[in-house]
Amino acid sequence: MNEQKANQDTRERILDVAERLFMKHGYEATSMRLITSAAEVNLAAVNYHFGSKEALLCEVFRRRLSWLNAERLRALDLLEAEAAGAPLKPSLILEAFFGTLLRMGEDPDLGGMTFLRLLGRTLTEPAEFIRTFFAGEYAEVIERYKQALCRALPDVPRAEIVWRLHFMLGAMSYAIAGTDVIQVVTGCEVGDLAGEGDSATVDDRVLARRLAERLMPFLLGGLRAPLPHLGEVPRDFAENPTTARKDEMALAT
Amino acid sequence: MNEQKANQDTRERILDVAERLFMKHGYEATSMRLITSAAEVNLAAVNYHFGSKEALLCEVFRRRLSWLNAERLRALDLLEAEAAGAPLKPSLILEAFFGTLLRMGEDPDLGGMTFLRLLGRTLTEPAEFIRTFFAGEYAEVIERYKQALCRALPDVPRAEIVWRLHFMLGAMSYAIAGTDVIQVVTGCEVGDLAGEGDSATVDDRVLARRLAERLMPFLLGGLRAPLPHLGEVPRDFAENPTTARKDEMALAT
DNA sequence: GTCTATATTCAGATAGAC
DNA sequence: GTCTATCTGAATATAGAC
Repeated sequence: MNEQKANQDTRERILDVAERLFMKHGYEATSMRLITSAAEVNLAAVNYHFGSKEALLCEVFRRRLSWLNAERLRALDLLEAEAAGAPLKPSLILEAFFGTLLRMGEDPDLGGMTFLRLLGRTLTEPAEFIRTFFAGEYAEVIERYKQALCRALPDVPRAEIVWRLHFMLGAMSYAIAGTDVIQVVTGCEVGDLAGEGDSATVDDRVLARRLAERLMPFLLGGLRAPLPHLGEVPRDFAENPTTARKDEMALAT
Repeated sequence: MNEQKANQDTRERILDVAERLFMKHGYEATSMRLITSAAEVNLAAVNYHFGSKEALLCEVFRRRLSWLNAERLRALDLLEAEAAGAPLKPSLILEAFFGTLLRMGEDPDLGGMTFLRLLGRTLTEPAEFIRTFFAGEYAEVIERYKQALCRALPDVPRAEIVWRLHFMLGAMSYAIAGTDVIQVVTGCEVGDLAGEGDSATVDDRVLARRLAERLMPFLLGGLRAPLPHLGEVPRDFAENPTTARKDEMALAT
């Protein structure tokens, strides 16, 4: 093992360990000492290789997201080439965007469910540097997919597309983020959700596939739901906030 | 102002400030010093009134969630009484569960959007004490609503109901959590999303209503989407792990 | 109940030997 | 590149005066 190789090993080992610990404890609650001791490297190694804790987190994501978003663009390019100018089916767009992500969960070399859970949890972190970082990483791919969805659903206003893309990202992120522990809200373990008898035996790859099977129809159903009826905000709203308007919730059943 | 009153003021002021700062920076990144100085109380006041930082966070939530979940149970009781034994329409169940929450966003006395954003962000926090706390606070209401949804959708397996409830919670949490800053992923401000010309003028109450109008149709569309076709996990998927059970989801729409 | 002062621990980062 | 030792600051929590 030459020095170059040992260096690479150290860097990668830090990234792997940081990915897992940031997922498990969250960014703020994960100390450099915890990371370096778990990775069996010196405390100073993180600052040497990455410069700071913030930069380490960004590198953990960059390693995975550059692949993911390139793959998403490639998938969309392929669909559009096949369609030869026609609008794409929404289901194919969602498959390209969300399916590509969910398949990462099946491949440990791409981070597996550990990375997916980390991503789901970190997307809602309030820290400025994290939001800035994600904005840059996602800008191109989101813009391309928004355009594709607008073309696929010409009767749906662009603002509505953006809202629904947002809802879909949330459904996915939250579902992924909660797949490693007993669910705080639903009170079910993932083993129960996956229909397996023994939750301890649920493999991440099986889980990723089950999640994808369940999630994709849900997202498509939400994306294609009837448009909301948007009421004006009542003029007397401020004086009487609880007044319900008759059109407020005209939901199709 | 007697001592009792001043005491109450201090307690409430700490809770209000903590709610806002936990929302803005996250639990770990919000120090006691930041809270106490913003609330203009002494550093020791939090420990005197609440015992610890963890207990403070729990109290911030208990104050709101006890009202919310009682109201959710009341709304469901009312619907079931009106239905006189018949299954409820899914749209009414969602309105009772999510609508009740979203109306909190319109009422500053109930925490307004600040509390909703805090809730959305905190639901994905990995800290053990937070998950344990939420599990206790939500257990009863979730169980009741799961039962109501199972009765309302008798052809949908219970496991599928649980997954979809989970997806709906995620869509809502994530959408709410992201309503105060430029969206990292969609690249849109809430002003754009709300359809207002000037994002600075978007009032929280208007935003809460807009969000509800957009979210409810999406959730209902997802909930009522065709059931997924669940493939067997290929036999050679791994050596062995967890073979799919054929009775798990044998269901047509 | 409130305040000052402090105990105790731990954080991220770095200097400099090897 | 790696390691030891340490700097500097900040965190939660508490003791004890008032």
